[in-house]
Amino acid sequence: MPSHTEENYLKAIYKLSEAQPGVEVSTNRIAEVLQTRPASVTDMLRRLGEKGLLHYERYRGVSLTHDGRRVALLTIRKHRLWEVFLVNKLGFNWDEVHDVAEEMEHLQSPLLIRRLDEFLGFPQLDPHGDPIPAEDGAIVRPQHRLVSDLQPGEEGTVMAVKNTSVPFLQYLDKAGLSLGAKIEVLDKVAFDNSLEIRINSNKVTLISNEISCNLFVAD
Amino acid sequence: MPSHTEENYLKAIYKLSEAQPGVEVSTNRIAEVLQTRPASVTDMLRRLGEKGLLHYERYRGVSLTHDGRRVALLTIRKHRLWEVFLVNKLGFNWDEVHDVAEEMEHLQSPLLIRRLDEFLGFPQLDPHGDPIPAEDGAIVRPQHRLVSDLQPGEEGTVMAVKNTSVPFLQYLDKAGLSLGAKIEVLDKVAFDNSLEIRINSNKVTLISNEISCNLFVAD
DNA sequence: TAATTTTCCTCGGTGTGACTGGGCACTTTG
DNA sequence: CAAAGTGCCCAGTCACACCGAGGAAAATTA
Repeated sequence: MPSHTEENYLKAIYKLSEAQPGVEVSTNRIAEVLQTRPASVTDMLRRLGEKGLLHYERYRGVSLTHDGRRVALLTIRKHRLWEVFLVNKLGFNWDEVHDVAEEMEHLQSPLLIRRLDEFLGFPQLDPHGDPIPAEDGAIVRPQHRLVSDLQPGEEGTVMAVKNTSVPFLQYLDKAGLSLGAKIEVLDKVAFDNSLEIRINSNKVTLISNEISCNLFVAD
Repeated sequence: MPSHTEENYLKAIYKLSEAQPGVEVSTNRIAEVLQTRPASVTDMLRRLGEKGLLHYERYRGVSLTHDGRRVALLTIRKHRLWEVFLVNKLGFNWDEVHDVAEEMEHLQSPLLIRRLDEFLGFPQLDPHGDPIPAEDGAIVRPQHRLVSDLQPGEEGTVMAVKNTSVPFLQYLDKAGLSLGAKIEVLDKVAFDNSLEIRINSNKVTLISNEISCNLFVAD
């Protein structure tokens, strides 16, 4: 049974390796996302390596073993199911759930998670549009594009967010850019890559590159 | 923010002091119910005393401060609300919930608990018939009697259980003695205090003193 | 009240989990 | 190949929880 911290490390490593497939996950990157020191990371990597949860060879970056990947995906599964619960059942907003789910994802009862999944109607996506891994770790990789990759004339429907920070989500709410919103790219400012978009065939707004790099759409 | 272990100690102390009001809670009793050694208890009592959660004077037993009582009651509140959730929403049996709730009671978000309470319809009792403390720590002391205190000729409705162990609850299920069952005491065996009872005006059974000491009824 | 028993405090110490600064080894890059 | 950057290792810290042993205090009994 992995500790909370171990689950967090494995989750972070999984997410980093997904973010840039092929590129090995570095100690410094892990330290950065987990807000800790490289020395602490080395320490934990050694332990996780000994437990057979990842392949750790010094100076060689790191990759999850089958078991490590399972733990990471199970943790993500728990996190996202609890997020669905918080939003759909308890009436939380999508910008309020992250921290609470961060705590709930460490509950260990498998039966609890199975029953929760059933209670929620076996949801496929969490409130931010991210796919929920199955019990066996299977996860569907969504076919999304970043809004920042759209060219003028293209359009799409908002399907997911890359960033789940409170300010970003609140901005989206205010701008009318929640999941399901339709976006048409009207123009792109070459200087800073900001985009002029029409939302839901209605309001026209300018969004920064910072925003469009964190928003996914599909056709 | 109290640690899991601190919450468990405070809860145990609260329950012990409720079980025998007036009698001071002893180090040995605490060690017993928490399955640990007196030396460990002394250690923790000192720490909890320093934090202002209980009055600790050596050799003098122990009593909770206002703050300590609040933490204990809040922990019990969380435990019981999650038990209701598990039974009413996720379809757990009343004998399956204790361990899971033991883990969930340590979740710290106050907002979560408030929303959960609302979602459950502000329940007053948990699945074992125990009252759920309010957010401010108010708790209604139920007007129950132990079945073991009934005399032949008396009757009552099963309202709560004192023991929540799996074997006990499963026995009750099998015997038809779930909450709400009607009990008439027909006879009492003087030798071992076992009782002959009629359940729901129907089946007649013999129950041991061990059982009747853990079952509450009301008129 | 004295003797005995019980309780439980104190002390010193253990183990685990997680984190860290500093020095040095290794890799990468120019 | 040298410099720069990265990451490892060591030794140590800190917090938390636990525990055995021995003796002090309190309770009980004689």
